[in-house]
Amino acid sequence: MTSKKETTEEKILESAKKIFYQKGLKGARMQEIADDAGVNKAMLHYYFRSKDKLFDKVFEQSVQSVTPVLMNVFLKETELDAKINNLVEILIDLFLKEPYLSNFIVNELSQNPDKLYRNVMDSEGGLIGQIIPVINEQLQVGIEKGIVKDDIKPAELILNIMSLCLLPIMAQGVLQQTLGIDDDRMDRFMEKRKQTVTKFVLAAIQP
Amino acid sequence: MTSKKETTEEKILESAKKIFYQKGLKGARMQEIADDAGVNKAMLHYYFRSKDKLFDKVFEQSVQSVTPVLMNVFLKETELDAKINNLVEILIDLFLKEPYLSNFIVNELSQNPDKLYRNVMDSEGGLIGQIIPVINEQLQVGIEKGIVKDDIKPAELILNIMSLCLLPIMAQGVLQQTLGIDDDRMDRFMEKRKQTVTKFVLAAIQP
DNA sequence: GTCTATACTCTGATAGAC
DNA sequence: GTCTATCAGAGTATAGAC
Repeated sequence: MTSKKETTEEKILESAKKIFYQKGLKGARMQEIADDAGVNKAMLHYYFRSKDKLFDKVFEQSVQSVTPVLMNVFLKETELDAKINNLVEILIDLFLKEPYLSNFIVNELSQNPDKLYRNVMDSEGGLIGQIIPVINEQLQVGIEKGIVKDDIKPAELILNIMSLCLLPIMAQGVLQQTLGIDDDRMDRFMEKRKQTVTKFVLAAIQP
Repeated sequence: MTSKKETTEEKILESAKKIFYQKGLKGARMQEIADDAGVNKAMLHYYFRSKDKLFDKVFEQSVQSVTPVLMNVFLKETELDAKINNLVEILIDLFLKEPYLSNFIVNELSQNPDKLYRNVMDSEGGLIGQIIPVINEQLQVGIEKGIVKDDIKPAELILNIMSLCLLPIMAQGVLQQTLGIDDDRMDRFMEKRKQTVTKFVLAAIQP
């Protein structure tokens, strides 16, 4: 019901997202995006003016689609271990559903640091600024209860969790080749990984 | 003594490496590489025929510079905890010294899986093929001694260590912006991270 | 081996009819 | 809003003199 009612603008944006994710700003071709969207190349310029502007739009949308979901996990009132499990599952699901998104964010942001500022930091005091205190408090409680090591830093914990979840997705291609497994087994591997990563992290922070 | 005796070919290769690392295959410009090397643009084609061939050469060298160092760590006869510490230090040093190398490997390999095969897997039975059994054996010994959990899989352990070491380097730009720290503090952060990651991993695999 | 000049291709962008 | 045709610029590649 929804698929046919898409406007041209939406179709372009969707295809642009797809192509930019795969090939980056420089690698993507306007013609390819147009073909994928089934519209004329001139339409891209009609709606978005230039390649750069189209790219910016895609980028902005990507960041905005991820931020609230993550924010939600962090700010939800759950115990630390449930929260970690939750975060791991969301991260893997979120970025696995949109392959290249993590690559895209990491790569394009490295080259245009200013874009990060506009999109991530600006949202009411910053994503990180809001999250760190919350995690900090939970860790503190955990330490007092004696279920968390006393030298665990919240920023590092989050960084470690993100690393464990995202790098395997970013390097999925390499990984599959290296281990010699197909898409199906990869999916199952990632599904299982939600548990192994959670266990790994929980074991690591236990005193 | 070494810097002036460089041949033109070497200078080009060095500059190409630098520019390709930063901008990728599509983003890099032959003119920029030539300028950086201080030679004429035509020289690039004289020595390497085409942009693609030059890129291939850079890529091949990169992989070959990393492989033996890692192999060495894995195959050296040390205890498991020392080996993990060793691996973490080498990974961080190696990839921190050459920013963009990890990005470069992960990105370009995702798009050209065939290149991986030629460069990484081919080296006498494959990097991974040789490493897994060695780690497996060490884990087995650790399990029997009761100092390692019995559900730790070697491939996952390596993947986790690599994730913890590489993602922060790949996302260094984003990370610095997000945490609001300068290059100096970042260096110290990474230096400290060698210990925290080692501790994190060792704690995670402990029963 | 190195340089200059140039050919050729690709692609982002626009003008203008409908 | 959409399409065709076309331009302008950038960038890779090569020919040919030295």
